[in-house]
Amino acid sequence: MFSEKIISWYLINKRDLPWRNTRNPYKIWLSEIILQQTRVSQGLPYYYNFLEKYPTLEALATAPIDEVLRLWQGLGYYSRGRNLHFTANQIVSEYQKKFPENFEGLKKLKGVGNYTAAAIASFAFGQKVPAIDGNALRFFSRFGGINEPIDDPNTIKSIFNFAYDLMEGADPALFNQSVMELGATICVPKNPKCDQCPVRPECLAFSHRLQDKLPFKSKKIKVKERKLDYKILVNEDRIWLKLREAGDIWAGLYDFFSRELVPKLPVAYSFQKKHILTHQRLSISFQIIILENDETPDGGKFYSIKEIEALPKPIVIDEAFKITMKFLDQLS
DNA sequence: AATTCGGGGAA
DNA sequence: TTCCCAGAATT
Repeated sequence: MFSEKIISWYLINKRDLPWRNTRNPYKIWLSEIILQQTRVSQGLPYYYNFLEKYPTLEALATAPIDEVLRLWQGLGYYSRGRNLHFTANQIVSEYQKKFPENFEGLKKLKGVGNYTAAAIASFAFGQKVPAIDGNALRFFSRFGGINEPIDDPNTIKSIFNFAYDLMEGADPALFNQSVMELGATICVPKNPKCDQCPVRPECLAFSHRLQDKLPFKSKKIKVKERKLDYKILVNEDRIWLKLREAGDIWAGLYDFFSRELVPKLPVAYSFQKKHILTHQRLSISFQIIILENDETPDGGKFYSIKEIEALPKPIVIDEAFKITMKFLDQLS
């Protein structure tokens, strides 16, 4: 039987990951939010940091949002951090500190969608519901020989139903973990390791030699070219920063000055950076400009190096900040 | 249904 | 370079 095969493979070959050794819904929820669109290796240190700083749901709920976001710094998709904090507070104040114990209830939480609700419901509460993440989608697309684009909601639904049928009689948590682990380590996007796969004999993609054709998407990711032009305004050892507005990349993060300067002032140092993101390719020019007065145009203000290092929120392009620091060091 | 949220690693 | 990662929310 499929579920028995894949679960016995999992029990022998699984990675030892901290959130797999608990049924504490808080710890599982925390790990799932951190891991959304994030590799295990990238999220792991954040998971430890958060758990150390906030061992309980109440500790997280009580913390200032700025502190939470600062702990989130560098992980990206910062709305996850904001939702994390919001939901912790909501569960404390409206849910009597208890997570909903089923898929439908969990889905009502901010930042918890289909996958995350299914993951928590199965891992923490043993509910029979397939957790279809990117790994599972790829695995089932191949295993079932599903010749439909996996970025189509209808395909995702049919894969969900396909997985649900295969779960029959299995431990839901083990089943979901097994599928994701197989997708993450064996049924990988490129050059899948079919020779190590426990269910290769039943895999339709393998028998039809479609391992390298499945899954596929109907749409291609569009990458927008974008140029940004920053003036890094410096006054003695201080740098001008301003919080970015909502509605664009890096909303709510600290940003350098980015308007035309009138009158034009001499450029002390300049450098370029390319920043490759999923949907944008940013070409950024930085010009360090030394100001004699400390006027604070446009709502921002000058921050000392120490203040910047203790900033309550992340700063955009951390590398540019470091280059500026070096420049300031050489000045003095 | 399409777009928008980041950052990093693998091929 | 392109693709993808234990996706979700908004438009």
